[in-house]
Amino acid sequence: MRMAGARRHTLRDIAATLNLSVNTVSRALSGKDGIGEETRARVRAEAERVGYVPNSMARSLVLGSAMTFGLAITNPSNPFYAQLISTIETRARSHGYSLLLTVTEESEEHEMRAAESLLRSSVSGSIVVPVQSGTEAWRRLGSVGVPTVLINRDLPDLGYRFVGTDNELGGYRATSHAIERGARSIVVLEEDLPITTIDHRIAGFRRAMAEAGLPVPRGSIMRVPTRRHEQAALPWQPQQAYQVARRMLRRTRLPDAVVAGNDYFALGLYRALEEHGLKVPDDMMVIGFGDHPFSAFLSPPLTTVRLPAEEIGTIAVDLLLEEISGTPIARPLKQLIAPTLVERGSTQRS
Amino acid sequence: MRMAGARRHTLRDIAATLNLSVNTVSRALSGKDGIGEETRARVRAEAERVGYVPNSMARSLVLGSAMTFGLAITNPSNPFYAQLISTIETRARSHGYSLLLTVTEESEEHEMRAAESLLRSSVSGSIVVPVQSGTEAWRRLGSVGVPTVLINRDLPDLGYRFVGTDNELGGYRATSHAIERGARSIVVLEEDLPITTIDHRIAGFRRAMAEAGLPVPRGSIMRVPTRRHEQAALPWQPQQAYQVARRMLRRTRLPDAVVAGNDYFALGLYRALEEHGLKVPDDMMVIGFGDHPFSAFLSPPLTTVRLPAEEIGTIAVDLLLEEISGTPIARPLKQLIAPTLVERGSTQRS
DNA sequence: GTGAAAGCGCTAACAA
DNA sequence: TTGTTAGCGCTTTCAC
Repeated sequence: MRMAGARRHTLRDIAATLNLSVNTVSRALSGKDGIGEETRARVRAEAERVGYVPNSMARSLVLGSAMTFGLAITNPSNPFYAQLISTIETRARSHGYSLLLTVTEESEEHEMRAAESLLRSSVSGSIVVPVQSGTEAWRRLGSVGVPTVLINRDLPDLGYRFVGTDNELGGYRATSHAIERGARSIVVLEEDLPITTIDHRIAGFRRAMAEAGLPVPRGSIMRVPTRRHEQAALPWQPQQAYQVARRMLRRTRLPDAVVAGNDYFALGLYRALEEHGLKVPDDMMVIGFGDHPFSAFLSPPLTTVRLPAEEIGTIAVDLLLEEISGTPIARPLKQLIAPTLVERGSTQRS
Repeated sequence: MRMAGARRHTLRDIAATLNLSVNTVSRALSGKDGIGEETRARVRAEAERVGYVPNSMARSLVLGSAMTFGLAITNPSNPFYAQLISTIETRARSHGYSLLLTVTEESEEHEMRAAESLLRSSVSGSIVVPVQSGTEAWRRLGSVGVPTVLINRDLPDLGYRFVGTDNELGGYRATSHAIERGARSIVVLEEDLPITTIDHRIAGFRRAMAEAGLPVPRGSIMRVPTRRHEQAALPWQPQQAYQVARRMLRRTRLPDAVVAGNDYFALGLYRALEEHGLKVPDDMMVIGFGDHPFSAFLSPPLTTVRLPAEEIGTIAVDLLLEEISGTPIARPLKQLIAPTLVERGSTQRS
């Protein structure tokens, strides 16, 4: 590699060989008018010939914006975020924007650095999954005029635009579904992390139980110790959920259904149940969250709440685009997308 | 949002308020010597006070390099690539480099645009998973002196550095393992895509069979129709593999073992076998590829070939760093990392 | 329709 | 130790 640096051609090079001014070449290539058709053709031909590629740095410097969106994600190995990355990159690119990705690993320290990095890079806008409740990192971005939309987890204090899943509704639907299928006693298995998504799901669970007149005794909410900080490059691990589930199975009265915070937890639960000789769904129903690609193929197939990753990513990019173009935005400041329940075998009693 | 643009402070602002030259401020902040300790302190304090953030665009423009690595990935939703992204971003950042992510969606057209985008952005180096065998897109990058390392799939014609999995060895180990466990007749289930990784795995399979003196009759290699082009934002789907597996199960003589090209295919196979009333591993052994996070928790747990994502990502970044710093690189041009077989229940006959 | 000049914010010579 | 000058490659006035 390092091919003896065949230096990149610049506008000046083209101008020189064509005996034109840099300015003319610039305007010819950028499609502006006020230029002779013939000149334009000559410039284009020469640019093509030497393989001219504009220098974004220079362009950004003078324009003040880099035609780049920043994306701050906690963990790309979480399938939900992976799909978000994919959607956002594709949509951003289709509008001419590149994507600068920063991984925050659920650490507020990384988050600070990420925000600073995006600031340095003069991103035209940024899409952020905040780590937790800390607002400091992202406040700066907004205060220097970088349009910023939060996704998945809101930071209400900032007053930024937000697009996320209606987790309360998700929790409600999952729980109601279990109740409809005959569950009276339900346990929730959630990661032990102080973030709004989880709180909302639990709130939805409580609402469904209350509406059905069912009690929510102590121990109904079980927490799976988080390992995100140690294993930020990995998705959730079923292992911890498995262990928590085993603890649950030592109880004298077992629940009829378990609503898991994500499909990996459901997977850990499946094993614990199997080892315990319990059948899903006849002995216990299981509902997951996320509709991960494996879930439809588990045995039994997992009923789960599908999260609107694509929709969230698309809206986030569109919001940025609208804000940048100055279009008045009709959408609400906070936008919650309803997740859909995917009914499968794990709640289908025969 | 768009907080009435509190303009970012520049070196000049600081210089003005402190009655210094821009240059002095620059050197004070960048830690160069030849500057009075007191001056430096004053500059730092002022920078801190106004929340100075350097402008990367300007810096890159004069330096000629953006302290950014480009990463071209086919599909972030593939767990292997997701982990690669995570590893690469983290390691790059720890050395001060940002990550510009481009998603190529297994499309050569996207790939061309991605390459051009990285070129425009003056990335300091790039890490690329090539889509297929087309070399054109990435040749440019090298020819203008951007260090480029290919990962996962090589393009031998380019002569670039390459770090990937030793898929031949992976295929060999998976197959040998099945043979050791008593399999005589083995089928391989691979995606129908003309890429080297797949070819190599199949080659390893053949070698293992040959060494054991086992025949490889027609129909031993079954192809799962690819859907990557339609569903580039999704990981592999078990569905297609399931259908191919069902076709296989209509044969009069069934294989003793199936080696799947990835764990999702194995999952599709699990269902087909279950529906057919066949038990894993007693009726048929199954081996996957990738060691996806769900695989250890399937029933039975899936024996699979673990891919060295972290190692590949780390090495790729290190190669770039070494190349940029001009360090002579001791490593071979092409580096294959051995994958490890993770033995689990799906090949453990009782 | 085209060119000359200025400047985006920064760093790297070279002077003072 | 500090300031001056020049320039990275591009776009945007404003003359011609």
